[in-house]
Amino acid sequence: MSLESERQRLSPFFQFGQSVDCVVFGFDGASLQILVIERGAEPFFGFEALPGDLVRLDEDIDEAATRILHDLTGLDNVFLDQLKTFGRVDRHPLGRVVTTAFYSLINQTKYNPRPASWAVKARWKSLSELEEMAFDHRELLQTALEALQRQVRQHPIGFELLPEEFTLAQLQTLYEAVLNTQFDKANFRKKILSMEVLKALDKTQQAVRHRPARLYRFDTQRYTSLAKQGFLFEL
Amino acid sequence: MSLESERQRLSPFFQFGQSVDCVVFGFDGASLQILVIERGAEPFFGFEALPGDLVRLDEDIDEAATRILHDLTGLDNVFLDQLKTFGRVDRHPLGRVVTTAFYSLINQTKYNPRPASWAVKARWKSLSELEEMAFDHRELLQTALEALQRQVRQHPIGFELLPEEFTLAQLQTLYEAVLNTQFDKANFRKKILSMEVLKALDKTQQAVRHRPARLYRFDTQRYTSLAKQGFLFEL
DNA sequence: CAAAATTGGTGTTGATGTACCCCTAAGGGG
DNA sequence: CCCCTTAGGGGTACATCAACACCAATTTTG
Repeated sequence: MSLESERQRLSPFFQFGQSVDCVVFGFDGASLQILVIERGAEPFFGFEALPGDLVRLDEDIDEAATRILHDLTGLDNVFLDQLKTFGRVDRHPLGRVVTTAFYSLINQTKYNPRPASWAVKARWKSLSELEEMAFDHRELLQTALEALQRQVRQHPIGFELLPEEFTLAQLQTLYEAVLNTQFDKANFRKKILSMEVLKALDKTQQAVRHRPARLYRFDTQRYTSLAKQGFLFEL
Repeated sequence: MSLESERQRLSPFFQFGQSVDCVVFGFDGASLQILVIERGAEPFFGFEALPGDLVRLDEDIDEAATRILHDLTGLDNVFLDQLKTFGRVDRHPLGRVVTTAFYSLINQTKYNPRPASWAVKARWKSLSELEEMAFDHRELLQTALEALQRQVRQHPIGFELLPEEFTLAQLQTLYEAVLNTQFDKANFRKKILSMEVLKALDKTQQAVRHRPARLYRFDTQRYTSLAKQGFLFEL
């Protein structure tokens, strides 16, 4: 069996469409939010959907995810991780489209939603505000949330959602919002500080109506060097 | 824009092939093994590869994974979980094929490899024995191993690899092989027994030249009822 | 200017988990 | 019968973690 005859034999199988959908999480200081667009094309015209697009034949899937996220937000170098692939036969009305979901964490203070050509508008919504969504995007979202909750406990990705300089209270509030639980203030501080991955700054909050808190910054270098020695970020 | 015009516009994108590859783990009592086949078709004729196949246009991806695993092993109802999707442009010589990797844990004592039409033969190999593999299968394998190590600590999936009745020492050896570490015997026993998910049997090992150990069985019912109450299996 | 309100930040203690040591039980081989 | 091997488990010292009480600093209020 030659390569060419195999190509012939298998050609009827090459009729899949491949898309990428991004679940983009943000944090407004109090609750977790998701970036949604309103679809400007059929199918599901006018419905809310996750930002996504078809993958071109000449681009890697990971590249496509980066491109789509860039087209939507204008941001580069953001946290972006593959989540899961959804491949039910009937999940797309236009044909057999398999989608790979990615999730992303971005710093809301740096970002202003910019609608792209295929979207009427992009906006932040908190989980509770979300209603019906296009395709199986509701399911993607649920899966993404569970993945985020798992990941945020074992990798220092929560910092992606905060401004570069933040207080320990803000960090705790973020974790509480993502995981939907409460932490003891004293223990949370002790734990996070004992990891020695935060750099304490000689600055405090401004314009707050109470004692200003010290600001910290995540020390990426320190973390990567610790990680190489087998250190595990946890909780 | 009507549905039909959208279908026209997007049709050039529908030229992807979609495949599924399975990383099947087994345990021979001492070390972790992987099921590999020797390819009987181009490309990569004669190379070792993970069992996999193209997905048909009329089947879900999950269904395809179950089908392919069944065709290979003859087993149904085995643990099977989606891992990750690999979509580099040049990963397949015959065209643009995106593959979704699954991983599976099976009880080696129940299973005898059976070659299927597209495979010359299927056999178990330990990690260290593996040499060059077809496509990007080496990368899939590495990803699967990392996923297994993560999963086995937080979900009671290790039992899938053991006979139904096993001793605590066998269980410990399994965990040590998967995680590539050592556990303290006394503490391991205390921990696993304190979870109360093992049913102690009134049986012991046979034909061993030392004091025979008691046999245990994983209590699925008990675990699911505990899990509903928020119990987390850990380590 | 003092008291109240609010949030930042710390110390203490009891429970839980882990490393390590050692003793006894039960089988087979010489 | 003694010796070897592995099963099974008790007990202690020490590290880690979670609950809770408490003090400190800064702004607002009267």
